[in-house]
Formats: sequence, structure tokens, C-alpha cells
Amino acid sequence: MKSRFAPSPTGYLHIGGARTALFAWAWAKKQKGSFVLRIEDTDRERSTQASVDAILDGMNWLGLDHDEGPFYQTDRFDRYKEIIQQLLDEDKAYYCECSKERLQILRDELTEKGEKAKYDGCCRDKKLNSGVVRFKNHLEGFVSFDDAVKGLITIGNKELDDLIIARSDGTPTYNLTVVVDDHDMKIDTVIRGDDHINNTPRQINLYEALGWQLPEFAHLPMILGSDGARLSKRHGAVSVMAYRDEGFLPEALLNYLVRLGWSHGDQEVFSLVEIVELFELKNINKAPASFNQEKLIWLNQEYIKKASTEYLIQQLQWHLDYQSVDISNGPEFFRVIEHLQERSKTLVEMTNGLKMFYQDFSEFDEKLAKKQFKDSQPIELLMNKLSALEDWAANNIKDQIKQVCDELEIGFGKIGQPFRLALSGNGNAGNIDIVSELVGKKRTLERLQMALDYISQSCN
RNA sequence: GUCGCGUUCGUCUAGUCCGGCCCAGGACCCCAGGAUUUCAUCCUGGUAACAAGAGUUCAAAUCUCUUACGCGACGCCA
Repeated sequence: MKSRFAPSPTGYLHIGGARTALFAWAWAKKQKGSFVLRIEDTDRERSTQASVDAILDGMNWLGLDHDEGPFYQTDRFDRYKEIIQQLLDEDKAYYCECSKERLQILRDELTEKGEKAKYDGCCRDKKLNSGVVRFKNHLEGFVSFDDAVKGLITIGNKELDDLIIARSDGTPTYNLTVVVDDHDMKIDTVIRGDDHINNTPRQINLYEALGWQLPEFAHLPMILGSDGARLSKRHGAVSVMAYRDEGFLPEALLNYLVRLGWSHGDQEVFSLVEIVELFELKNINKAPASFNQEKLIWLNQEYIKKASTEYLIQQLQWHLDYQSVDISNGPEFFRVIEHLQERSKTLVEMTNGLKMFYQDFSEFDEKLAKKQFKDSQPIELLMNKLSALEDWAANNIKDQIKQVCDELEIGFGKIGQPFRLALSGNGNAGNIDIVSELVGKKRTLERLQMALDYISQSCN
């Protein structure tokens, strides 16, 4: 068994493409088959090396490894030429010299008449020998195929026209190259977006004209944006790598994507191993699905909570580099990660949360500071006690805070909140005693002093 | 416009093949309580859907038909 992912390199790997790749990958892995990566770059105008690299990067980040390829269609032009010539020789294709202008006028006329815009077969029997090459489609009859997700689909040949299989410069077009490649590469399961359903009957006719055996088709419904329109840039990030940048774990994205259009009962969380084990084409939904970032965030958080600190540290590296955070001057990194793990939805959030342990800051959040930094007495007392503390450990720090509460007869909030703000600068911190321990004695005292300075300044 | 595909809570979905166990279950979000040293986490509870109509049947989310709406395709793009 063999499946493939065949993107055209005209941009980055987007969410929809990634899901198609994931499904094709999962199905191949489940069958212990082979997963082929093929770059469909026959459009020389729009294909770029940068896009090829971006797609490879995306696949790599997601961990969707291919067993064969990547193959490039531009490397196979001789083979396509051979097939085109064969079709020409067998009178199954013909040259057409109709100008683009004539074609456009034809389309406009037909559309105006309320008919389907299709080529009228003008050059069909002219026996020309230059121009584009068109495939001779059947004029009558129907094409039927049993789609693995959509079921039986039937389209009349009357709806199809004589499609162009070679441009006037001799280069082959999509419908020809997919058929030749899928056949030559022995792809037996074609998994792709359902925007290709309309192409399928044409391709089937091509398969038959060449006397080749048909693969099984599985057409995946589209992914829509929150407004029900096809997912596009205006819905926010659509590039897979943008999700890495925003702090998502690849397995969380994969898990989210696999549940978009596929399900296994009520199960929501799937490890990669489970995806491969449980995946079934027949459980794919026929209806399109809307992308919902909230649920992705939830899943991401679940994965962060369950991840090992080693893994998080590894995944965090990119974000540390990106934000130029130096973790050499501060507490042991894994302890900070453990502390942040329970309270971070994304790696970006985590990166922001860990800065307070390694970087000094010069200003407090203004709103919070106004609210929390009013009374200097508790802070001064705490500072005195803490500076005398020799064993800088969370438990001991906690005791000192308690003593401050007892001595001044105040509640925990009166000192806890200002302390939290002093330590973090923005109020975002977990258990105050642990945070303080991790921040370290020197920095803790410096920050408390900063808080006192703030109070004395705002009093004047 | 023509053809194709689709339609269960706001969103992702279970159930649809083989009609009764579904006055429709789970998850995200949201809301209300509880626990907690902010946040986060955790626990308990709640709101909320079978697109509409007709038919078949003792019985329909499930079968049939019609309508509506949405999406896709209609390139010398893939």
C-alpha cells in the first residue's frame, strides 16, 4: 500500500495541506505501507525553491516523515512527454491552436447562456501539429467512482471537456502529471482535498485511455475559517510554521488536525502512536470543518502539562533563541520549567513567564503597582526578615511571610500580592515562596527595594 | 449560471450503514458554585443542536422525496 502527499511549491505549508499530509501519512503507517512525498512543480512561473524548503521544513517540524522522495515533477518531463506523445499517436489527444482570447470569449458566451463553461472541441479533428495538447474526452456516458469518504460519485462526461495536458511550450499540466506519477510511483490510495473531486473523472478517463489500473480515491473535506469560508490568510495564521512561532507543540497541532474531520468515538487526545493505530478512512467526516483556535490552545496546554521537562526544554530552545533569552544567569532551568509547566498554554507564554527568573526589569506594571504598592511597612518588614534569612528555601521564605502577617496582624493578601508584583513586575507568578526561591535572594531583595522606591516616589 | 459535494449544540464531533437503548452523548468555549497564595490547575453543576417541509412506519437524527442554505469546480494553477 502506498499513499502520497503532493503539494505544489507556491507558498508555505498551510494547515489544510498539513492535515491532508497527516491523513495520508497516518493511513500509510497504519497499513505498514509507504508514504511518498512529491513536489508538483510543473508550473515554472509560480514554483519556487523557497516554497519547497518551507514545505519540507513544515513536514519536518510536524514529524511527518516520508518513506520515498521527495520526487520533483520537473525531473520527470521526459516521461510526461513520452506519455503525451503516446496519446497523440493513439489519437487519444490532439493539438489545439485556439487562442486564449477565443477561449475567453467562448467561456463568456456559455456562461451568459447559463451553460457550463467548457471547451467546444473546435480543433478536435483538425489534425494540427502545434499548440497545446488536449486530451480527447468521451462525449457520452458517465464516470463513476466509489470515494472512500464521500461514497459513490457520478459525473456525466458531458460535463467534462477536452482538457489541456500540455501547454504550448510543451510542459505538461497537472491532470496529466498526477496520473502518470501516481501510476508510475504505484500509488494505490490517493488522499487529497475535495477541491479535486471535479478533476477526478478527467483523471479516471486518462487512466483508462492509458490502460492503467485506478487507485482508490479519498477526498477530504475542506477546512473552513470561523466564518464558514475556506480557510485563508485573513482568518489568521494558516502557515504551519506560524504555529510553531506562536508556541504550539507539533504533536498538539497534529492532534488537533486529526480531529478535524476524523474521529474515534469520543476520544479527544491521541498520541502519534494512537493516531496511526486507530486511523480509518471510513471514519472521516464528509462535511467541512471550521478551524477553532480555542480548542487547539486547550490541547496544547494538555500536551505541555504532560510533557517531560527534557522535551519542553528542547522545544523551548527555538523560542529562547528567537527572543534572545539568556538562561545562564539564574536558577536551574528545569526547575523553572517544572514550575511553569502547569500554568502555560503555549511555549511563548512559558518563555515570557521564565524571563523574570533570568532577566532584571526596571518597571512595574503601572496599574497593578498603583493598587498593590501603597503601604511600605509590610514590604520593609519582609525585606528585613528575608535579608537575614540564611537558608534560602521556599519553606523558610514562607515562614517569614507568615511572621510578617502575624506581627502586623494583616492577611496574607496584604503582603502576598505586593510581593508577587515586586518579584514578577507584572503579577504573573505562581506560588510566591517557590518563585522567590527560584528568583534568588539577591534579586528578590533588589526587587523589594524597587517596590519601596516606587512607594516613596509616588508619595511625593 | 452549470455541475458536484455537504447540512447534529457557537465550534469539533458520537449516533446514521443494520429505524426503537437518543425528549440526542462527549470535547472546546461560555456561565454558576467549590478548592486554591494572583494567574493557572483541579472538582461539581449548567446553558446549548438533529436546516425546513412532506412521505414510509407502531416507531425516524437514522429510510425516501422536495426546498433552502453553504462550500467547491468550471485556467496554457495545482
